[in-house]
Amino acid sequence: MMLPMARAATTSDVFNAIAEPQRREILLLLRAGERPVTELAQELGMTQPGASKHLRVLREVGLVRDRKAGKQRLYGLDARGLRPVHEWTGGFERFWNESFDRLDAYVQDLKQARQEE
Amino acid sequence: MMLPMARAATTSDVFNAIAEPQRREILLLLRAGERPVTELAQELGMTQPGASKHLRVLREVGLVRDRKAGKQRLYGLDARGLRPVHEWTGGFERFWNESFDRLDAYVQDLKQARQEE
DNA sequence: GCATCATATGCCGATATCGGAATGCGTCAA
DNA sequence: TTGACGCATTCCGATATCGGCATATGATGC
Repeated sequence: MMLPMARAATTSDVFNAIAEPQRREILLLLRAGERPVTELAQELGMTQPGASKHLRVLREVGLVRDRKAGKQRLYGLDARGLRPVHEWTGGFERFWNESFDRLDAYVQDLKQARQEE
Repeated sequence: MMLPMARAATTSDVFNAIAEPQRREILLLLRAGERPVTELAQELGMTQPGASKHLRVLREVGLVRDRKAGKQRLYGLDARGLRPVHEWTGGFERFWNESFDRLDAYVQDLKQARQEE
């Protein structure tokens, strides 16, 4: 028997990990340097467990690393995992430049179709 | 009363739309030019309804556009929506270059800490 | 030890997601 | 008109996801 499958686990894929807006916010903040969990939660207006859970996902895909500092745990950025995403989207760069005329023609078609309604 | 919210709808966000591996495959294929649904489904080894559903998501975030061609419906790439993703990840470029020494230092710390156990 | 602060984890409910299968709808050709 | 083709939509079941809340774990200091 074949059981149905759902979406791939977020923890296995960087694309999925950064699909969450709050996780993207965390990564942006961490560009300024390491931060403890509570500080992140406070600055982003989320609860401490919420921040911890997002950080766990980010850690599992390797986008952040953590370091014990006394009573606290400092999270820091490891942006290397973002490079494949950058390169993947970069593979489309010539398409979002090259195709302006084709797109313009398409937009004209839309306008015309709308007037004919 | 406050009802809980789940993940943001995939149709509202390009990041979410490209979180799906099969949707990324579709986009890659469309770089070679417009294709009808059945051809996409066949080349990617998925069912026709499966392809249609993924194409619908991609259309709703604006990454593909469709055009009627007789009995068929041709899907074409509109890569402009990928540009924000490229730029967002690009904002981390200096971190996946610059931080090699910091990462080295971090690895050294780990080794040292391990020896002190 | 005990209290306290910082963080992680577990459980829950609501919803989103994905694949499969069946079916609906539109278009073309005979 | 009827059939065949191409594609979209719908329903379904299993699972993933996210937020909130309570609670466990862990480290520090007294």
